Amino acid sequence: MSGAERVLDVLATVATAKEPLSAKRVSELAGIPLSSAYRHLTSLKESGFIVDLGRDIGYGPGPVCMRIAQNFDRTSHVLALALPEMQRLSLRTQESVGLMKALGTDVYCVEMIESPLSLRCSYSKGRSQPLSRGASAKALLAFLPQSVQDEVCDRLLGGNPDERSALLRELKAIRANGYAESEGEVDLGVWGASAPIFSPGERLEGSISLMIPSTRVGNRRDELVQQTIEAAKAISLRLHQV
Amino acid sequence: MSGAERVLDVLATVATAKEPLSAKRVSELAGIPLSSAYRHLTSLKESGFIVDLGRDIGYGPGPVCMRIAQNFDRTSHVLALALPEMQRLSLRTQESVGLMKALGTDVYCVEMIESPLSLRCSYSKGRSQPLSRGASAKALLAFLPQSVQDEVCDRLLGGNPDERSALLRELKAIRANGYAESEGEVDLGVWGASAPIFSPGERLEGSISLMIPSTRVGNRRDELVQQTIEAAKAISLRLHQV
DNA sequence: GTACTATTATCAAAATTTGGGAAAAACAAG
DNA sequence: CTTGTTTTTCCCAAATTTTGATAATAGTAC
Repeated sequence: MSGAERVLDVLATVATAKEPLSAKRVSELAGIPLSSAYRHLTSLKESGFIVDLGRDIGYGPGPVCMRIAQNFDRTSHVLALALPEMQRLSLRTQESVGLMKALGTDVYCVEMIESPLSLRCSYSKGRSQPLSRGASAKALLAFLPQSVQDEVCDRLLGGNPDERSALLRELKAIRANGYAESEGEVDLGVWGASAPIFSPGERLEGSISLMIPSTRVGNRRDELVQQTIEAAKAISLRLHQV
Repeated sequence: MSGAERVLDVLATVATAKEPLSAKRVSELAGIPLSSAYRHLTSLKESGFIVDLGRDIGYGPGPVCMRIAQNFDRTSHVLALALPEMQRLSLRTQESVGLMKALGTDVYCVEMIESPLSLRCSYSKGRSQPLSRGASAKALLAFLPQSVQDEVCDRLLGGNPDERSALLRELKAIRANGYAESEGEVDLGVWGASAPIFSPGERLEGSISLMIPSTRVGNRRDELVQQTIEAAKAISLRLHQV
């Protein structure tokens, strides 16, 4: 629809590739003529987004990408503060704990401490899920601006009005309770609890999620929820103290 | 010279900002009209590079940026393997140890373990230096393709033929010895030793650098160099085992 | 409602991208 | 040094896009 931002395509291609890419390979992957590929690669090189690693090697992420990565670690500033609490929660519960972050209409798993006990789960470090299903998603969505909630309803629920109002009601409850809970919404037989993390200024930074096979929850439910909330609150507190 | 790739400017602006930026602020920072800023932001949003955090908040890094960051952590895959060895080296020597990476014509400090003892040094995590001066730079440059070496000579040495041949001779020695050593080239009164790290296929991944005030080197020199080389070799070995 | 800010739409001139193919440069091997 | 191969730059006119001032619209707070 919009004017083909092909430079961005090329950038994404090179900067997310597992290894340096030759100009020829870029032109194939991005589906553009070789001469155009060269032109774009030159642009990206000049603005520092990518780097020419030399003949027979190819192009790779450049200094600007490093700055972006480094900046993304504002998340990892949160991560640094979150890790000890995640460890503690995982130790107390003997279960898997994740640090989640909302990005657009997705939830991203920034970090994950895997329980020694088995768990078949769609989340792992770096993986993402739609923002509409599961405790982790809803714990975030509930505190996101209306506009995002609307977008999620439209894009992921297909705008179904019943589902929409049900979700909004649920989100309201989550705001009131301060946590979200789900069972089998993302993975069959997996129970989850998640609580939001806020930085100063009430900005939502992410959420802490506990993920457990439903069979292992039993009468620990209240305790697990409580401990998850405590962990999230402790992280928020640390964020406020810095 | 080239057609102004302003989308890239906008991307760099948003993706490296410490906090979400409003469209207005982007137009100011990038020095472009507001209407153009909106157009570019929309493009970037549609390709997933940035995300609209909602009214009154602004635009921030998006999913693609996260992928880029995550991918850059192929470096941090190296980092994960390097950290223990860095710790060990820092402990043995009681000095500061850095993990360096070459990017274009610069050396970047990916990670830095600071010695408890004082050291005034231009390197710290995330900072960069030109690829032409200092042990860290030369330990990398020596194993980089000719084209990069040429570029460094032209860009940073101004093409002076004497300096050029001196540098090339020095690089040859470094290749032969397997390490680089310098004194006062980057910071006055700071001595450094650096050895390259290779991944399978002899690809240069980075280097390990030891940085010490010259006054603290004394007769430890040989030992320090040896230990630095050992650390770098140990990391390369780990990389080959994975 | 009004006042205000944020965002999208419009549109014709101006600038830039596009891509196929030629030419040149870089490099390896004989 | 010469040849063969690959990589990279150059060229240029047609086609497409970008540009940005301004106007219209949407959303919010009072």
